[in-house]
Amino acid sequence: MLDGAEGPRARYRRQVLAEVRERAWQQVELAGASALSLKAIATDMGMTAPALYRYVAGRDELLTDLVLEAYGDLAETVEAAAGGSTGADASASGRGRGGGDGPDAAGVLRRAATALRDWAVRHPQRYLLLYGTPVPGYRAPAEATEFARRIFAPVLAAYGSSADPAGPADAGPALDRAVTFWTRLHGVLSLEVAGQFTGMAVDPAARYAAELDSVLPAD
Amino acid sequence: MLDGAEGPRARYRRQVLAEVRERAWQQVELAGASALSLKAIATDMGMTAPALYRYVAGRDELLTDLVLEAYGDLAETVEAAAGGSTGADASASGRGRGGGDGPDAAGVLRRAATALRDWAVRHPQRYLLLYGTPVPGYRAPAEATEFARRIFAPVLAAYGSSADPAGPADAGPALDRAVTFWTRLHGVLSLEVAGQFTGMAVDPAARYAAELDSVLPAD
DNA sequence: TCACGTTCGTTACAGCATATAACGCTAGTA
DNA sequence: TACTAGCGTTATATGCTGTAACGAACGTGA
Repeated sequence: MLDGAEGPRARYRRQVLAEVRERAWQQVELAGASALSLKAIATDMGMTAPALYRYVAGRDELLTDLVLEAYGDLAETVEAAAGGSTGADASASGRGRGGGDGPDAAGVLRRAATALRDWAVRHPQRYLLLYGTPVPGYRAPAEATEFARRIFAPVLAAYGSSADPAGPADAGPALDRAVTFWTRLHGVLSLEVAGQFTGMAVDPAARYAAELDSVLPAD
Repeated sequence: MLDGAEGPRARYRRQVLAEVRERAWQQVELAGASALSLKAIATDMGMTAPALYRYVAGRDELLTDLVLEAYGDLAETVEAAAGGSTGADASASGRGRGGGDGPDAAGVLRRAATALRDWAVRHPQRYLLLYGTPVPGYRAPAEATEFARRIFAPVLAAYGSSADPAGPADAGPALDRAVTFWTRLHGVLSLEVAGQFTGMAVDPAARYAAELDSVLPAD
């Protein structure tokens, strides 16, 4: 039991859990998070509903899992596009703090923005699950905020700020510029994936590109 | 029955309906749209659940009513702030089309933006009900899109476009500028009301004001 | 090879929600 | 005053979440 190889029991369990999550995503993408139904997933998989509770603690917990999975996916996507695992070691890198933008700040930002939009357009409900309407009382788990920080970190670094966006006052203009990067892109993207542009003679991709240009630092 | 004065029957009905909607709003603001429960409303009002079906066709229909009510409220708010019922008669006004901005375009936009944010901050879930995560399959009733058009119309007019945002190609740069006005403000506002700035040393009001300035036409 | 025990899926059931049907009361109305 | 439209009730069907208890199966270790 102590050897690294997993037995067939654990293997089977992982496969079932993966299928549960996959079908859960199908439901979310198809009809929104509120339509997520354990019973429907179970039926689709040829099981009865209570069987799923062997794999998932409950409906809300499954939804939280999906949120974390989405965060992780997006974080990896953005970090990969920005080039390497930026963010976690901003102070350890040569850049230091308060200084000018990195060698290729504009490139990093452009790649991150493109990756963000590609991801969001590919999975609209996934993007809305992270940045759309939250449940008022809901407290996101600590991992979620950590993921959110990781996603934002490359942007913050590219604008030459110290790593921590929670820092009280010294962040200053770099944080402001990074937040503006975020809000301008999110403004276009969220309205696009929410379908608010339908029937409006608006080209979302063009608007997104224009907003991106508006926040890129001069080379 | 044909006289204008409404009988006590109709009066009572209106009062009950108003209370239903008021309690529905309380639930939505408190726990989100997905938590809206006819049964809970009925119990709060001292009735049984089936009694509510005398007043509301069903849960989804009540939610649609709330959406329309929110649209109407926001439309009135923005129009009042922009000054008079702009939009409905843009071609009838002296401005015509394709021309320069109105006499006080910047003022109109500034007032509309301020009214928008005040309204959204006052009723976060109401704003998110209109511009947050939509249900994928849901087709908004025609009245909703009409309200959305009315809300957008003063902005479009201030940037000197012809009235119809659905017009295919001739809208051009005026529509682009109006959409940018919308996306930049919405970018800040939606992240703010969704609580994405919490713990982040970001001043939403300041960011909103800065974004507003960035899209105001030069005087 | 075999007995054991963990793991899994089942049925049964409690609770809560939406929604419909049918009944009876009450209060405007003619 | 008799009538009836409108309203709220109980009863019921349906579908979901979640728990409890049972039984089967399969990997594990002797």
